[in-house]
Amino acid sequence: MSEIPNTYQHHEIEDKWRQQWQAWGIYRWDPSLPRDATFVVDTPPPTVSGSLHVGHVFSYTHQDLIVRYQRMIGKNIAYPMGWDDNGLPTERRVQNLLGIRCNPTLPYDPDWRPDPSGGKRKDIEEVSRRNFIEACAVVTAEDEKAFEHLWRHLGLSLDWSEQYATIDDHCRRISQLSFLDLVERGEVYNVESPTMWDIDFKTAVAQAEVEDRPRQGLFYDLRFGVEGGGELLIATTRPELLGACIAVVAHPDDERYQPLFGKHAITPLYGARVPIVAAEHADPEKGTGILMVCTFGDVMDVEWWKASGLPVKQLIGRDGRILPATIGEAPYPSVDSAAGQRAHDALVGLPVGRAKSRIAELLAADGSLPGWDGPALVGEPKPTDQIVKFYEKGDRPLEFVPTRQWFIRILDHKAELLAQGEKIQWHPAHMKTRYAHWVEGLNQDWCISRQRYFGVPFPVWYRVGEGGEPDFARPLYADTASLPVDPLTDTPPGFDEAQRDLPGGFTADPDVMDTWATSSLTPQIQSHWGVDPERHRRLFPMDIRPQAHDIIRTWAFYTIVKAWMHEGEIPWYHVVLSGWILDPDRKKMSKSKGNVVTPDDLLVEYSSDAVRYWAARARLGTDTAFDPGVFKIGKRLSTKIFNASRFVLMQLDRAVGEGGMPGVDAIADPLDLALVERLRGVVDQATRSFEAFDYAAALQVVEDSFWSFCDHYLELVKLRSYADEDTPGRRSAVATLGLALRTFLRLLAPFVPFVTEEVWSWRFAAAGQPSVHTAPWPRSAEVEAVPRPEHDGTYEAAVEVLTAIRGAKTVAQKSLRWPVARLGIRGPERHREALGPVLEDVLRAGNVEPGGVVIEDGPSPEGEHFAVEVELAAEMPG
RNA sequence: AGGCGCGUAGCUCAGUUGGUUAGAGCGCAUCCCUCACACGGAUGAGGCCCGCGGUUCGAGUCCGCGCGCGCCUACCA
Repeated sequence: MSEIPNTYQHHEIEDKWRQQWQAWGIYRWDPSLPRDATFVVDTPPPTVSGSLHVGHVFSYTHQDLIVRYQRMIGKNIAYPMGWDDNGLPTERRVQNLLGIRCNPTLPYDPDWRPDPSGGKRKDIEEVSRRNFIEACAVVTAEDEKAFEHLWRHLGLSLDWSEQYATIDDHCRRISQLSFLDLVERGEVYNVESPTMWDIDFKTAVAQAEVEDRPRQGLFYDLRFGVEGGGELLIATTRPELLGACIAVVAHPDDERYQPLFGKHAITPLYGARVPIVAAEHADPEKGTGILMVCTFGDVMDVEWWKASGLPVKQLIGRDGRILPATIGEAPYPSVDSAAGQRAHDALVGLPVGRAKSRIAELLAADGSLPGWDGPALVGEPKPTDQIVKFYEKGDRPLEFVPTRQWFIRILDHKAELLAQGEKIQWHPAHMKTRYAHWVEGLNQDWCISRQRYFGVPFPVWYRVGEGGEPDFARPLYADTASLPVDPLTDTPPGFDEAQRDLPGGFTADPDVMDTWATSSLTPQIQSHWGVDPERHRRLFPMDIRPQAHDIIRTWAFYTIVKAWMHEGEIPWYHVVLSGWILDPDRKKMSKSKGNVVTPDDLLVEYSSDAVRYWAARARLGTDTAFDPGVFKIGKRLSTKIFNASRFVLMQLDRAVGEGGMPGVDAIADPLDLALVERLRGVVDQATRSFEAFDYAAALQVVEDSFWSFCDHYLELVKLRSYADEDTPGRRSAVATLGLALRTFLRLLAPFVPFVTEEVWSWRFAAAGQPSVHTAPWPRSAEVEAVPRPEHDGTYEAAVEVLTAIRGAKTVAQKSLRWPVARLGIRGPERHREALGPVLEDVLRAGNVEPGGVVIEDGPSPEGEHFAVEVELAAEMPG
């Protein structure tokens, strides 16, 4: 029996239990138990180089609420922690922080150590990929500590013995294994093709990482010649791509241009002869209705080019600058090579933006064709609202650059992937539609290669021909037993390191996989797929994937792809989607908007329990405005739990001291039976809600009934429990108080784990069962032995009369202790019968003087049980 | 432009399969230090349930059409 503290100090309580939970190890997964006794969470690995903000606290709390319920219903919980330290954000951060850059061709230097002050140096140090990865690990370890501190502070019941990082050996092995498995299944290929390309990061990006941004563009009206006489006016926003024009297209039904189909146009400046072709995608309403197709301005250009069989005129390089070209030679034929070359040379080396204005000057100055009058640019450029594709982390528009990339075949499998989505339960259910729309709208295979350094390398080499050219058609793949490999430092099977990059030898694939190629495997990473089949069987498919709804198209989708391709399975049975935290202006909180709230101050000011309460109030999938008022409510609830528990346990202690603790069989008073009946309903409803992952509905019903318990039941039963003798009435009251508190603490434990654990420890902790968090979830069957109340509405009738008495005293500006001289209660028989058995409790709680009550038959006001008249005593005795 | 979601008290949100008089908390007002709690308690005021039509004995709830907000997707010449 521990001392019951007088006041609620959340800092002390929380520190104590954080340490105790770790010492107990109650959140450990037990690998010996079978799959069906286990609840498996596919924990989101946060991007460790990102910032911590309340959005994290919000969604991770949602997982923890579900997990804590599952633990209490007896499940063996597998709730690991992963870190996403792989990929561009970390690479950038490490470069800036340590002043280093990765040069994958350098050999590994085992003695090299990162210099923490390197970021201040002027000269950038180049290091090998392995050294770079080690440096990243050093930096991310710090970031991970910050997250871990926050998670522990918040009381997340993670199993800290189960951790992974997406760049560690294990994750690289699983990622490469996945790649090789997909090679074997024919689901992966590499091809040189125009790819969405970020010119600053100098890497390919996937469809899912692209976002549209509105932009103010300019329409340039350009005169094109028509072979055999005449001219065309073409509106374009990208005049700098004029040299890459391979055709001119108009809609087949467009009568203005029908006579020209089959003829050729001559481009200004370059003098290229290009076909005039009918194409469905041309919109007669837009611009002049006729447009130039370039290699490559946008997705339509790429698609049209693929179907056309025309040559590529690649004018934009990987750095976004205009490439040199020999005008007059294939693929740049010209009717006036000299003029064309002059024009093009003026652009070479310029970034696209500057090239645009430069060519506009040229076109405005002249640019017309031999024998023509006037400039090719007609009038002033006209502003137009455009929507341009950007890499989500990028600052300049994407270009389409032909490069060799690895792709996973997803376009061929839309139907199967939609079917997989149907097998998974989405919470809330309408989120499934988002998944379906994304799958239906796919128009590219999944590009998984990135021209970066900090990532999982492809376990691939190529034979080098006698002429020094790599044989991309027949890659050399690593042996699965050798994984993880780095082809830049490891040697392919059957070759010798001395043959690297030599004719007749081999060369490494220099690329790394996109982060999503690894994070799409979080279930397999956790289950050790392909490495430990027994463990895999105990963890896969998983129970839940908690995540935010904005990454359905990436994380959820890609994970479903991988699980289906590898094993024909769904990765998890449920996807549980959290909403966003919005700032008071209802904008999404994000670092880039500068409106983030950091959680640390909130946790200190209001307590972890209060912050968790705030998160728990938000229903799944629903965006929630950041409202500090809710933290206050959470803190009030915690304080109330603390104080009400003190009261109840003091009554229990007294009873134990005087006559032994009464068991549930002592519960007999009608008011107590009515309370137990209400508890049954609350337990059943909360359980039903949790089973549907609706923690917010569970919280609502538990919280409401707990407040009613404090405000009404405790007041009604107080004086009976104070009785000096060990009467049946007192025994019933004390037994009910104990039962109710035991029940409420367990119902509230997932939401406010600290204060409930504190109170539980005072009297309810047992030797083999020290924590409320491993105590069994309450069931209505626990109180089967307690009889049902004789009448319905007993509790409500008592509350109504008590409220009327309190109201009268409040209106009279008297203390609630003030005696009532006369209490008139009028109502129909049904209600009087419900009230009768608890009348004594009500009169005691209302301090009604003996004999002062008059009960009579009659109608009650609408919506109420009784008409109540209260006459207060003239004065307060003593 | 299509799809999904949302619109309820000043604010943040509940509102099950349609069913008497639409709920909670915060905030506000008035009052009360009573032996669990002043980090508290009691009581109260406050709603054209976005608008217009429809179905129904009955609509916050179902259907249609609008309006506003958010997100997803598509528009990139």
